[in-house]
Amino acid sequence: MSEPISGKSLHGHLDTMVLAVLDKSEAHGFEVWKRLEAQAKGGLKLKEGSLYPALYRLETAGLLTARKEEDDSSRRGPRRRIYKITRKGKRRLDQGRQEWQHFVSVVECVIGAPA
Amino acid sequence: MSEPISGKSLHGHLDTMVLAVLDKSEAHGFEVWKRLEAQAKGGLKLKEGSLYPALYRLETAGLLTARKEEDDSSRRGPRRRIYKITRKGKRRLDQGRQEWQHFVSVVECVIGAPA
DNA sequence: TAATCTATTTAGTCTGTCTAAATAATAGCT
DNA sequence: AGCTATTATTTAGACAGACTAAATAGATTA
Repeated sequence: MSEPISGKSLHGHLDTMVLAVLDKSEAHGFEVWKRLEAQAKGGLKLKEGSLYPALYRLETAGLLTARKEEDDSSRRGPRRRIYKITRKGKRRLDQGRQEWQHFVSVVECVIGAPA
Repeated sequence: MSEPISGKSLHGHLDTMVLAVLDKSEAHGFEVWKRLEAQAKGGLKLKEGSLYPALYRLETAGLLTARKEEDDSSRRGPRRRIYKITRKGKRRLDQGRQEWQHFVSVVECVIGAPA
């Protein structure tokens, strides 16, 4: 098996991935992280130091909104921030998916497409 | 049409692309650049400030060797540096191709594979 | 001689991911 | 009460790689 994806190769595609998981339903940061790990079937190793800045970046860009979760005394830890994709975020997701496909086709022109 | 690829999305994949074009035959930097542009069919906009540092990086990593071109007074400009892929570079290219495919499959797990 | 073409080099910036640790708040145990 | 484990977020600082932009080089052509 290959190494999990991380680092430089993710550059610029993480935002689209985050938007994609939040497009299914709203979620707090830690759950976004778990969804990413789960959907990538162990192929992804993402650090908090990458995810939370990405969420912040998307929020300030108006692609996500965030609200504090209402108090739930059946769970531990600090109040979670629930992120929800905006209409602008959905448009950006579409665009990101197109860019992704374009990116893949261009790189494969050069390095040689898989069989 | 999509925008040409540049910037962050290239991160970490440029090295593999450069190795791929040099795997066909040796070439000087400017020709590497032209081959990349040609093979990407206009889908790539690469700057000298990205290519030459990449060549330097690959050379110091032992993936390429470089030699000064012999004098050819039928052309203008300074002596060109001819780059040639090494055995180590070829191995790295294979590895880069595998990493690329893994990367693509992981990202598509998350953002939704194309049809 | 100036302009143009081919080619390379390099100084400095920016962005995004990383490492690493601190902080928050509660549950469950002794 | 105090300790530890769990869940979750935040943040400081390092680092890599692509960027902008311009300087430099040498030969040809006008």
